[in-house]
Amino acid sequence: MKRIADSTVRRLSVYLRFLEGSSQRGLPTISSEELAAHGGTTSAQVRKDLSFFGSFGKRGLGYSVPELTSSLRDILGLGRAWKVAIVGAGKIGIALAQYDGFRSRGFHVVAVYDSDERKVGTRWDGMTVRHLSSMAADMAEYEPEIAVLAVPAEAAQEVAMGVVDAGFKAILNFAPTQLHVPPEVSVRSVNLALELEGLSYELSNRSR
Amino acid sequence: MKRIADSTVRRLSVYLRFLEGSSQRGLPTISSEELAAHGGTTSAQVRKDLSFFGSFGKRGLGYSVPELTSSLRDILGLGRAWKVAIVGAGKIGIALAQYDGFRSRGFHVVAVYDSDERKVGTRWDGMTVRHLSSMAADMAEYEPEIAVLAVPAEAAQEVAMGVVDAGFKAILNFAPTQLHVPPEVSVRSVNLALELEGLSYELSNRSR
DNA sequence: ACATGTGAACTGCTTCACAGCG
DNA sequence: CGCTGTGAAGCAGTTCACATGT
Repeated sequence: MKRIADSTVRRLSVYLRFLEGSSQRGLPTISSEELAAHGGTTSAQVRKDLSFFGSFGKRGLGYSVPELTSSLRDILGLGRAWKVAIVGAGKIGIALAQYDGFRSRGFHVVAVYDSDERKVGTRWDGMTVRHLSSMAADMAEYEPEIAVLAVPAEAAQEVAMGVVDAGFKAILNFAPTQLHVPPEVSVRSVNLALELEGLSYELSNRSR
Repeated sequence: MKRIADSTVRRLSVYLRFLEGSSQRGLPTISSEELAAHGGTTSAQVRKDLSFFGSFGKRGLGYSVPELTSSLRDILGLGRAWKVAIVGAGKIGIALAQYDGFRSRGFHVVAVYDSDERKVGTRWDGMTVRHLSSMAADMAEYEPEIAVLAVPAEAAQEVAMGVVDAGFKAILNFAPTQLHVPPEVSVRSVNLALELEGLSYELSNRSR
């Protein structure tokens, strides 16, 4: 299969989210134009994005909402639930462990880890924080696939290597560091300070 | 000034973060090659990124760490502190309000808002949650510049409009929705579910 | 008549490669 | 001689425009 641009995959997620909302409103079909208006893009872009994966629409009509919803879920690999382990039981880690937006979209938090003995054993949302050293042994039991890293920047690279060694093939990194991992491991980073700095740049250069 | 690509601004943030770390290790200069290795890019990219803003290096030598650090801070508008208001005192909002990574990089949380009366008045980290309706009146007192939206998806667009009306010119949006705001308002979005779906897509298509 | 699907044109970011300067 | 700074080339993602199917 041809390599799909990151930007395309992101937009597919946006389309899907909107479709899941509009199907509740009972509309039978939707045009690329409508999808574009809500996703902040153009109709040509919508059609091109979808065309990488097949022909989902009917000419003159648009796309069947239930069919396209289902196709997008398939494309994005959301036809199944994914098991997530949170690594780092600090403020951000705990907030993520309790965040409903994960579970409701099929991402189930199955374990929370920390290396701080004082945090190990504390309970959050029915889950007990476990020590990082038990992660490798836990893999067989929980079979998590995605590791969410919410650890300090200084520890992030080392923790990432441990997570890769344990067998995770995907990492969502919240530490403000560039992670270096083997190519077979997928990484997405959410860097809050970096986003704020982007806004700072734009505010400072409003004049253009 | 010429329009600078988003990707360039992001990389500048990454370079800056690394420089702030390496200056503590006392290295006097750094080459584009070293900067690239840590930032996950190429030396040509580093030089091109910097060239949009001037000539900061010395041929044959590299870049002076303190000088480049200072220049990058200037470019990104970090020569001053920014005042941030958190809107939404749910789990994510509270975690963000307490997050040290903001303050330590010059982003000061000066107020937390919510529309839920039960949350109004509660205290976190020395700050009292205020009712959303008092935001416009508070602007004169606090003069916040950046609004961080941590509200449910259904409320996000409406809250965003209120924030724009109050006079904010920059929004960091954590709600999983595409916000529609006037062009003079800068928006960055952090969509956690979308990032996880990106990983889901990659895990499902590892074969390529 | 209408909206999709798609090759072709275009735009803009990235990479190359080398002249220029310390 | 080494490393920057930068036009030029290359490439990837977006937009255009129209043939095609309903």
